[in-house]
Amino acid sequence: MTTRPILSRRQLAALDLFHGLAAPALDEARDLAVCRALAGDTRIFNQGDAPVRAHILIEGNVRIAQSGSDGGEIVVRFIAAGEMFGTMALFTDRTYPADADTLTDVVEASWSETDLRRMMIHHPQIAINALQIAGRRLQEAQNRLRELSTQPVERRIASTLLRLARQTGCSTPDGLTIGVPLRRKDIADICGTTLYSVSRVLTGWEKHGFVRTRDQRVTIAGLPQIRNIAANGGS
Amino acid sequence: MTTRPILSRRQLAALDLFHGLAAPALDEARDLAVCRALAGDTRIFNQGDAPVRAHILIEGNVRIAQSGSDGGEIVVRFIAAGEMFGTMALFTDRTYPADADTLTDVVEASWSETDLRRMMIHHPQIAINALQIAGRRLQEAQNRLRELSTQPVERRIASTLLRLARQTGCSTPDGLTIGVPLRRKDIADICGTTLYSVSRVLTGWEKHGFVRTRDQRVTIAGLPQIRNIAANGGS
DNA sequence: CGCGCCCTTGAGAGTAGTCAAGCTTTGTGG
DNA sequence: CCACAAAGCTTGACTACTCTCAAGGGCGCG
Repeated sequence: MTTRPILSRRQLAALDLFHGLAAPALDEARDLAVCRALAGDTRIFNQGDAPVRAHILIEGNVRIAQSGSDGGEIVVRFIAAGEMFGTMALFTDRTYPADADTLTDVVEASWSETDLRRMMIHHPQIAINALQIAGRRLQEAQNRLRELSTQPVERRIASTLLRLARQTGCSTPDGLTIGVPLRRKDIADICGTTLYSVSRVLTGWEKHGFVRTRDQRVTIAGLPQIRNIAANGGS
Repeated sequence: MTTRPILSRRQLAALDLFHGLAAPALDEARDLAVCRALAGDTRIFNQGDAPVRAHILIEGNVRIAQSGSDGGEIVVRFIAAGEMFGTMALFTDRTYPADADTLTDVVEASWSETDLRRMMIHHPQIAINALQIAGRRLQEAQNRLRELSTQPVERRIASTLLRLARQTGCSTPDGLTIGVPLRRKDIADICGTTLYSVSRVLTGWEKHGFVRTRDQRVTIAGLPQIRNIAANGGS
């Protein structure tokens, strides 16, 4: 599991974090990267762990979940191939603020704090790219906050599925399939409800033919209907 | 209202965004800044406006609020002196994602997108500082998400007041006073509830002597009790 | 076959939202 | 200086959404 796939310059250039960089910078990133392959259902890091490294997922899916001092737990984000994770903590806490678990077999690359900081100083574009990513996630978090404050459960579930579909979806004969394996509990933890409510809503939709679940894969068959629910609550 | 207070190098050096910069960089920032004084209760920018500028609040208080396509509205954040705002949008949308209103008379400085980007390229530390700020806000947003998903209203209100006290509070004979004028509706919009629920909870606390409200200024008299409610729900 | 995991379904309870009305404070103009 | 209007706050009654708890079904795996 700790084989070392080699990253190519081209692979790095395709990542948002390294977008727009010249060849020497990419080579530097490649040479400093630690690259690992991990099995599914493995813990990558724990909330509270130090030291923090900057991670990028090359292949597979990862779930980032945060559990509070109370029992409460939320899924912060699902990470798809090409996304960075665990990286913002470098600049704040210096301990990971959440747990990261693999959902599938994955390949990930990571950099030490000092290496990343050095690269950012030498190639400020990296820092600016990171800023863009952080900005997008901040907006996403704020949208989730607004949804959570103002919208009923059914609508939030619809919005969540659409967001996941946009992030990881791929078209199939049956419709748009979300690329991440999702248990009811996962969906509940993303959109701030319980697995019971998710189950009720989803079986309702399934009866109408809007969605289908098979083996933890959710397929959106009635995109317009789901969009309508997300936008108007289905009225 | 568009007098031009001059920023000193020392003032700039005290800001998180420019922390750790050498004198020439600070001078560059000073020379490119547009600095304005504005009256209380004024709109600084509207959600959707372009072009986006990077703002820093020098003096006073600002409320950042986002209203969704539905009627829903949340207060994203209260900005205190020294904090940046409206800046992350430079790297994502290029339109402001929220409204900004002054709550008091304020002085703010701002930079154009091109100027800020140029400064970041020349002085990567600025980008790294921005990254740190973004990281903190992202974590804060995630904490709010968790609270909103898992905690009852009373507890969220307690957490919110504590957060605001930490951010803007100052000690007074009566206790810890929050430095931002807060209407019931503002509190409700921060912690995802209604002004009615806030009113009930706050008058309850006021009867027990935990808090006091006077002229939209909230004072926490019983810090331990409020902390207890935030942590255990008051049990 | 039995165990574990995930999902569904039902019944009941409670938190918090909605609506409506009245009160307090602040500021303004006669 | 008073009166009135506007804005903000409190309170009560009612409603309902969604959580909780409990039980049972399907599926895969040892």
